[in-house]
Amino acid sequence: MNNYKRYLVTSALPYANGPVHIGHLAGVYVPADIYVRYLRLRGREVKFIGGSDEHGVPITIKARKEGVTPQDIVDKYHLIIKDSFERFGISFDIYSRTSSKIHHQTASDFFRKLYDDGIFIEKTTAQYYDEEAGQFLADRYIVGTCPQCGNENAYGDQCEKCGSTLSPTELINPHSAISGSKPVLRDTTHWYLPLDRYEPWLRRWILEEHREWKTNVYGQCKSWLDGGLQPRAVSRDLDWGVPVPVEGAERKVLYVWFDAPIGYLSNTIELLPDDWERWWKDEETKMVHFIGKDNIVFHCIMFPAMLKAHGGFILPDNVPANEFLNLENDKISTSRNWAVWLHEYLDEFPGKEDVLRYVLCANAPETKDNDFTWNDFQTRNNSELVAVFGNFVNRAVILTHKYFEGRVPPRNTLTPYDEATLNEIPLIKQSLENNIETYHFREALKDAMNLARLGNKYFADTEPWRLAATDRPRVATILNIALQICANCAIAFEPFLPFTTQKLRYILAKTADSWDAFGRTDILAEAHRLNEAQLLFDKIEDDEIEKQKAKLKAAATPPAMPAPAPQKNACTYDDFMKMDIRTATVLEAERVPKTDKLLRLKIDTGMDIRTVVSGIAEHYSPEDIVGRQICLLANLEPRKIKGIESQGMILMAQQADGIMRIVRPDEPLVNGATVC
RNA sequence: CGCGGAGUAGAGCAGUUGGUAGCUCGUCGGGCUCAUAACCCGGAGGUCACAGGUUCGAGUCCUGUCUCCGCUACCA
Repeated sequence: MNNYKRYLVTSALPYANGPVHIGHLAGVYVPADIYVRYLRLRGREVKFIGGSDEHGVPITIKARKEGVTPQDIVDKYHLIIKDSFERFGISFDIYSRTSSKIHHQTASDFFRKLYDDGIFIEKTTAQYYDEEAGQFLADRYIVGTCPQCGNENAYGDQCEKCGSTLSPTELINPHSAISGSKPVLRDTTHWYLPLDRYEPWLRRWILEEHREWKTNVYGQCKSWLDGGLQPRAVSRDLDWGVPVPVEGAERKVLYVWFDAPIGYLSNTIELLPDDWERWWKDEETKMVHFIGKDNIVFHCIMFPAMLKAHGGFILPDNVPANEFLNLENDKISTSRNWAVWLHEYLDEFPGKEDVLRYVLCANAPETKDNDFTWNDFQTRNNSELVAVFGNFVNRAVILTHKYFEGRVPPRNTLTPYDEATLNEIPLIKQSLENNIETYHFREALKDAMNLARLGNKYFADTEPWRLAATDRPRVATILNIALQICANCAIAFEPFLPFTTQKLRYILAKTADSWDAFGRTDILAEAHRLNEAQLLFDKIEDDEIEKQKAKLKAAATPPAMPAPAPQKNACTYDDFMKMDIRTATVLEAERVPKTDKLLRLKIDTGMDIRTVVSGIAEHYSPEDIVGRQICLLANLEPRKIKGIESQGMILMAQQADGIMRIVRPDEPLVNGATVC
């Protein structure tokens, strides 16, 4: 198929500030593991590299919140993650961590090489510094008032209300999201990777030489390249991470996105201290990065540019990024605890590793976001694994024990139908291979299932149980063929369901076959003795599923209420007295067409009846609000909103999470009473 | 706002270069009884998000619109 001699497969380094959940698995680890298990079975030389990503700002914040050190946080989660991967059968050749000595050394050397070669641009800029917390603030951790729309909760990089892109210095009244204090500007120096310099090369490499990449990956890269690349800072002011190996760069570390992908390299070095270069420098090595859609740009643009700048390294041949998996129709969220955690699943469903592997592969978000539901999990287990695969094997083995004392019966004359059935096997193999090599794991798994379906159909059509009394030789032939299909299943399913195929091999009383045996119809020798039948899968009952659903709901925490907006700058009594605030009553209300948030209200102010357009449709429906008394800022300059003149503004109270309620007098008053 | 991805039977998904819309599950009917009420066959069910356009012919190509997701805290 190609000239590659060996495969270096990496999977995204999970961020060590929480355990691994089904979204990570479906997006990255299950497909990567299927791929490497397949390659190993085919006898290819392959290394599967994983590890925890343990640096970055969020870990320091979590540590601060919990009153522990960042090291405590990453130690805790690294162990949980590593252990759960192992129990789940993710077959890493190494699972290390970016806080390791080797990684610090490797990342440091990598940076230093680029530094010494004069690749970086050095820039000094003024950035906000939180004196209370004693650290510089990432854009995202600065909150203030948006200069465009007046939203008081805009972030330093963007206002989520009006969508405008900001820089922290544009914010009015900025404050730190960490300590709440007012940050000060300080000069700081950073190193930038001039991505723009690699743009022509990246264009050719991706857009021309890798047209086969998945559409989501290719499209995203194209859009970045068409938009023009900018130099990107590769260092941060922080004291958690790999120190910048330059004199005078105290309290500066490598940016996590510079640091993390080098983890693939350091972990390879840790695994193969004397032999790693073959895997990273030889053109005959095929490197594949399994990731989720959120880090396409880092793996397709930034890391390749880093490798190119460094020189001497191979580049990824493919980056099969998956989309996201939702859970019960809602996006998976660590902070809201809306997730199925791997370590908990393993505890609660012992012996069912493969069921989860199956479901996550069969429903993997390969082309678009997909949904995991517990009902679907149950159905796939009961109607596919149990009913199709497990049942077929069970039928074949039980019949063999019943009619032939558990020995593989001889194969006699084949009918055309027998031949046709046997001829299907190599076709299935071919399709499965094509699908795996092109990263279509969902289809590949379907191919494997078709093998079991083929077996069930063969039984239904040949009905050996009817011939038992009359035609023993024919029954022998049928069962021989059925058992050969079972033996083929043991190979075909190996990359997907390794625990199950091990069990199946035990039942068939045989050792593992290589991929080459797949397709053969004489894997089990005549008179070979089988072990007792044993179910490959058990049904999952409704109450177990209900338990999980209830657990999810109970564990989900509502999003934490953000801190109230900080106090605004002082104003004078006169400022306040300029405002004419009155009680008034809503007479009519209707939605403004083609808007989401606007209501058009007719209001009795006691002085007149006027029209006000108010952005409260997400909180109040027209029926809710008609007849209610409200407070109105009456002397606000009239303004046209969506072509309607709005004469005043209704007073609302808004929580930090966005919920709004009407402000009104404790007891109803006449319309037109003044608020003072 | 911008850019990328996605929208196809009740559910979950395929549809390669335009050429009779498919698969799994569910559902309905039939068959079988070796098997974990499992298996096999058949039927019903789709305006391919919406509106235009190109073409002999459009799920597929073009234009516009809508919705969801990502790029953008947590995060694959």
